[in-house]
Formats: sequence, C-alpha cells, structure tokens
Amino acid sequence: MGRGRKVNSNGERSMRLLREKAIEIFSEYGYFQTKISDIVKAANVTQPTFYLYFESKEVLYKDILSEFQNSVDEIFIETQHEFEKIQNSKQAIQNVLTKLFNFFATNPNLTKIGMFGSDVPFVSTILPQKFNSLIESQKGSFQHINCSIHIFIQSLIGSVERVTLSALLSEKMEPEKLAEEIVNIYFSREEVASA
Amino acid sequence: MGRGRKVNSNGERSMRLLREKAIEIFSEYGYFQTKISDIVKAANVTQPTFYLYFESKEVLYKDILSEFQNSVDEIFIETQHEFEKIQNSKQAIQNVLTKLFNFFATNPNLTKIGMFGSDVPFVSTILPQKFNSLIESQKGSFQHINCSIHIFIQSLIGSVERVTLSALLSEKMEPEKLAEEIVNIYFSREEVASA
Amino acid sequence: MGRGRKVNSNGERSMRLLREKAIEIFSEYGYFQTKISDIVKAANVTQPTFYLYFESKEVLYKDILSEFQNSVDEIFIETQHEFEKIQNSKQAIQNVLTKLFNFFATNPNLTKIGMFGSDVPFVSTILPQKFNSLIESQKGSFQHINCSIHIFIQSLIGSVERVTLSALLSEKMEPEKLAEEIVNIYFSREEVASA
Amino acid sequence: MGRGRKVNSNGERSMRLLREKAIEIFSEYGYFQTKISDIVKAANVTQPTFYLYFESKEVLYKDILSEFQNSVDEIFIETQHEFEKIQNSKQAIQNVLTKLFNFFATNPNLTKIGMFGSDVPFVSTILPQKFNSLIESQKGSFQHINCSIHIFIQSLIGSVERVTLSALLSEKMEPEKLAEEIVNIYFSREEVASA
DNA sequence: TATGAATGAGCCTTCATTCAT
DNA sequence: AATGAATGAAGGCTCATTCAT
Repeated sequence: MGRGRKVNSNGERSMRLLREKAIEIFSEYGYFQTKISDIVKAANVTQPTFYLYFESKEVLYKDILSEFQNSVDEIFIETQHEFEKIQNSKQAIQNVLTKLFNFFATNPNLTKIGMFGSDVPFVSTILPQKFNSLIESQKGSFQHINCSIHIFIQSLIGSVERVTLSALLSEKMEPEKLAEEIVNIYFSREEVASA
Repeated sequence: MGRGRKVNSNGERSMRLLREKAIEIFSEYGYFQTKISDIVKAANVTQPTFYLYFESKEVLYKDILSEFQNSVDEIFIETQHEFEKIQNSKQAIQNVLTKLFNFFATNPNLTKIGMFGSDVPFVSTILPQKFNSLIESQKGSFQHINCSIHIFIQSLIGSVERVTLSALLSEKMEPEKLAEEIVNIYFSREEVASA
Repeated sequence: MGRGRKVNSNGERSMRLLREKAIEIFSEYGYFQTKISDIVKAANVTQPTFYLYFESKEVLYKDILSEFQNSVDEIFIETQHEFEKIQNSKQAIQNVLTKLFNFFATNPNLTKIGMFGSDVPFVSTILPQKFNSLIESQKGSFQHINCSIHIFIQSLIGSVERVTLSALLSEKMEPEKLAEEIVNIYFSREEVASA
Repeated sequence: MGRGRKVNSNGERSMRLLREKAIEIFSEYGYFQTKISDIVKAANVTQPTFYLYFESKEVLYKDILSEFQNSVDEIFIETQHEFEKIQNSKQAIQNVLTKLFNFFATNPNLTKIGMFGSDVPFVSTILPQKFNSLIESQKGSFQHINCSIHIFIQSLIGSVERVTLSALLSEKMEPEKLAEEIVNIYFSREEVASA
C-alpha cells in the first residue's frame, strides 16, 4: 500500500478510534505497559498518525484522566440543587452514588483509568472535596456519626472505589442496588432512628 | 575507584541496603519508573552488585510484594485464636485493624508497594478471604447487616486502603484511633443495640 | 543528524544492505565476535533500524544458515535426475561437486558461515544424507571400495570442506578443476579399471 | 565457610583440576559460551582462584591449543625416522594416522578444541607442513597421483578431521581400523599396483 | 490525511577481572 | 592458597518520537 490519505479515511474518525483504543488498552495494561505501537495497531493506523492527533503518549493519557474527572464533576454539579432540597443525607448520598455508579458502569474502561491509573488518583483529591461540601451542607444529619468527618469521607470513597472494581465493573451488581447497599452500611443508624 | 572488594565491605549489609533503598524508591516512583540505576545509586554501589544479590528487577519486586503479603498473613494467623474467643465481631475486627494499621504505620513504604503497587493488588485478593473467614466465624453478629456480606467486606477493605493512605501514612492519625473510627462506621448499630 | 526518515531512504534496500554486511562480518569474525553495532556501522544505520528488519542477532544468524542450507539442498535436487541417468558414479559425484564448488565460489562468505559457523555444522548433518542417497542409488559402482561407505562419505565431505577453504575460497583453484582433482583422489581405481 | 586456604587444598591440584574442567567445558561449549564461572563451578573453587593459576581466559585457551599442537608435533617427530626407512608411502601414512588417531581417541576433548575450536585451526596450518615434508620425502611413491599434491594433502587432512569427529570420537571405530580405511581410500591404486 | 523509514536515548543484564581479607 | 565482595566495560534490545514523501 502506498503513502498518503487512505481511501475512506477521515481525520475525525481516526482520532476518535485512536482515543477509544487507547482507553481500552490503557485500562487493561496501564500506562507503562501500553505502547503506542499497541494503540495504533488496534486502531489500524501507523504511528505517525497517532502524533497527528495527539501531542504525546503522556498528554493523551492526562487528557483521558481529565475526561473522567470532568464527567464526575458534572455529576456532582448536576445534582447539586437536588441535594439542597433533600434534608436526608442518606438519601442525598444514595442519589449521588447511584448516578456515579451508573456512569462508571457505562464507562468501565475510562473508570478503571480514572480510578486506578493515576499516581495520585483523581478520586483521592477531587472526590473528597465533593463529598465534603455535600456533607457539610447537610451537617445536621451527621451529628450522630462518632468519627471524624474526614475519615468518614475517605472511608466512603475507599468503599466506592473497591466495590466499583469488585462488584460493579465485574457486573456482579446493578448500580442502583450497589448504591443502596453502600448507604446501608454507612447510614445504618438512620434506619434505627426512623424505626 | 578501581575494581574489586571495597574496604570494609560486607555482603549481607550491601544486600540489605539495596533492598531497603529499592523499597523506598519503588514505593515513591512505582515499578516502571524505578530504574536499577536509581536503586544502586542510592545504595552507593554499581549495577553488577545489584545482580550479585537479586536475580532481576522483577524478581526483587515480586519478592518485596511477598514480604508484605506474608506479614499480613502472619497478623491474621497470630490473632486467629483471639477471635475465636471473642463473641463480639466489632471488637474482633477492631483488633485486627489495630494490628494491621500498626504494621502499616511501621512499614509505610512496604505498605504502599503492597497495597497499590501491584496490578492485582494483594489486598484485593488475599484480604477479602481473610476477612471473609473471620466474619464467617462470627456470623451471628452480622445478621443485622442489611447488605450482602461480600459487599460489606469489599467496602471495609476499600476503607482500610484509603484511610491507610490518607490518614495513616500521612501521619494524621494513630493506628489505634483509626481502627476505632473505622469500626464505629461499620458497626454503629451494635452500640445502639447494646444501648 | 536528526531523527526520522532519511532522504531517499528505502526499506528493502536497507534490509538487504544490513543482511549483506551481516554475512560479511559474521563470516569474518564469527557469531560471538560480531556485534550488532558492527553490522549497523557497516550499513550506515543505527541499531534500532536493525531491529526494524530482523528479530534479533540470533534469528538473523540462523536465517543466514538456512539460506545456505536451502541453496545446497536445491543443488542436490536440481541434479537428482541427472544422476539417475548416469551409470558412472565418478562422473555423478564430479557433477555435484562442480555445482557445489561453483556455488561456494560465488558465495564465499555465506559458505564460510554455513560450513564453519555452526556448532553442529550443516555440512556434517545434511550433506552426509545427500551423498548417502546419491551413492546408494549408484551402489554398483562402489563395490570395489574397500572401506565402509559411511567412512567414505565422511571422508569425502571432510575433503570438500577443507579444500573449499584452502583452495577454493582463497581463489587458488577453479571450481571445475577442484572437483576433478577430488574425484581423481576418490575414484582413482575407476580409471585403472577402465584402462 | 571462612576465607583462606581450604583444608586439604593443594595448589598444584587446584590448577590441574581447573585445567581439566576447562578442557571439558571448552570442548563442549566452545570458547565464547564457556564462562569462567562455569569452569570454577565445575572445579569447586571460586573465581579469584582461577586467576591465581591462569592469566586470563584467553591465555588459558591458547595454552590448551598449544598443548594439542605440541602433542601432534611430537607424534610426527617420534615417527620421523621410521618414515625414512619405509619406502612405501601408504604404509608410512597409515603409521602416522594410526598414532594420531590413537592420540585423538585418548584425548577426545583436547582434540575437539585443537581441531575445531580455533579460528585458524591448528590442523590447517601445521598439519599440512608435516604431511608435506613426509610426502616430499617419499616422492617416488606419489608420482601416480593425478592431482596436485597440495590438494591431496588438504583433502587428506579434511578427511582426518571429519572422520575423527564422526567415527573416532563417537567411538564408532577403532583408531587402527580407521587409519586403514582412510589409506585405502587415498592409496587404492597402490594395492592394484601390488596385485 | 497518512505512511514508510529511521533514530536518540536509555534500560537491563552479563562477564571477565580485581581488590581486601 | 583461597575467598567474599565488588566493578569496568560492554552488548542486546525497546520505545517514543520524528523526518521525508
């Protein structure tokens, strides 16, 4: 085959394909064990084509991480006003978790990268803030919790991470059900109180 | 400096030093970004010396992972009989967590590697089994938990992982206190019941 | 010089050049004393270029050995039917030797590698079979030889090897003449018989 | 075990042992694939001990080659006067070959090294001279040979090399018998003449 | 838009050899 | 006489990246 533009080729499409394949492979093998040659092979183009659309391996990876972050951001933003109306923190948290888990389930590869593929994982820096402000806004409901709010949040995030990997991405449990189970762990007393 | 034995050199010491430095650097930079040259530089020896004591970078790394695993194993084994006597699962879990957190705090770098440095992290494969058998043996106490035991355990492990990183290794909280806070989250109802 | 494609570069040509230089250098220095760096220097490319076309030093070497083997194979195959017609074994052997010596003289470096560059040289494993079947097919003519046919063949091959090196590749004698001299040694009695 | 002189150790013995093992291993794996570490392991000493007795790997190897050369030299010298008395070149050659083959059979590993382990094998430079002078001294008997004496000798040497490897060292044939067969190939006409 | 061809930079590993004891 | 400990000097190979077409 000669050089030059491929028949039926289309820049936009090549770029999307490369990005998709990159996400797949990064999520399976991790940053360092993913080679550009793997990505382009999967996308059926050559290496220079990769550099036509992406500055470098690193930049692409960071960009993918950002995509995940932004999506999670949006979920919190979208649901912010809902929270303000709800005076029940259990319910509020369950709402966010349901939305998050739904997003994770819909984008499993992206989620793997965003959650476990970063040295200082996004989740560890951004999520805490999100939950923090969420919970702050609902302070009343948390007075019963006999542990520091910081630990409570970190613990919750850890739970989310792990069950995402072990139950959600392995398709062992539905997002809604999973969210419910998690809040049942973290807000069991609530039910007692309401009983 | 010429070739041959260094003044006052000692094989055992060199090996220990190399291993220690390797743990430090692996824990900070991860497997792929740690070069043999970094390790030997830190230990003030040359590269061939590394291969005098370790088969390869990979084998050393796996060996370090094993060390972590074995230590955690031992903690569970050591405390096994204690559990059998205790009929209070909250207390039982709090005991293990305290011991685990103490070990983690004493070996922060090893812990980082063991917890986050493996593709299929030890914690995700071994710890669940440990907790599972622990909790099975105390089934009575868990009947009140309204979520699957599998999710409960994965969630607990996630919490342990995250707070280890965010509160324990950053020296924001003492092992004992941290263990207490975690069980307070996971066994809040117990107290209610006893009240 | 920067990275990237050279002006007027051509993959096929680079590969051929590398292979040619490899044969030259392997034949002169042997497998172990030939460094990839020597080969690429001779071909005026860099080391990665070598790996663009060849899997490894070892694979290339074995491939070169195969080339020699296949060529010798072909010579025997080509002349097989001739032999069947000839009822004179001296003439038959002289024909093969002439063809072999011609090939050796045309490909001196390849021949050096193929003959002396292998631990279990081709000539010692394949040639005996070839000559064996050749001679078997002409058994009648050999009954006068008062030595085991196995020794006869090995001896003949030894002769071929040594005179190839000492007389043919050093260009002291023409292929045709050399073949004649060898058969005169090995089939001197024939002439007597015909006298 | 501590440092210093081994119990029961003896310099002379260590040296002999190292040399023996070196010959074994060199003959099996060749110069480049034999590591000092292999030799000392086989001799059950450490690497510095090797350098106590031998200047370097290369010097030892060349020394081993010399040993072979000298032994062959001696064989020719020993039998020189015999040849002068014999006026039958077939018999003369058969005598030398018998002695050579006997030596080869007694020292198989040394022979492998001496014959095939050198870039410019001993046999190709020294043996021709030996045979040349031997044959010159018997010129009368060779006038019937219708090929150049140079080729005749090289061919003979090739035969000797190859049958040594394929029949003698593999213990398929006795030295005496082998010598007889070879001269029967090279001097078949003689018998005719004497008939 | 896309490819064929090439390279800079670097990493892991090996091995003969040597010093200090 | 012998060893424990160490190193200088390379060599094979990989990978992200880039030029010329």
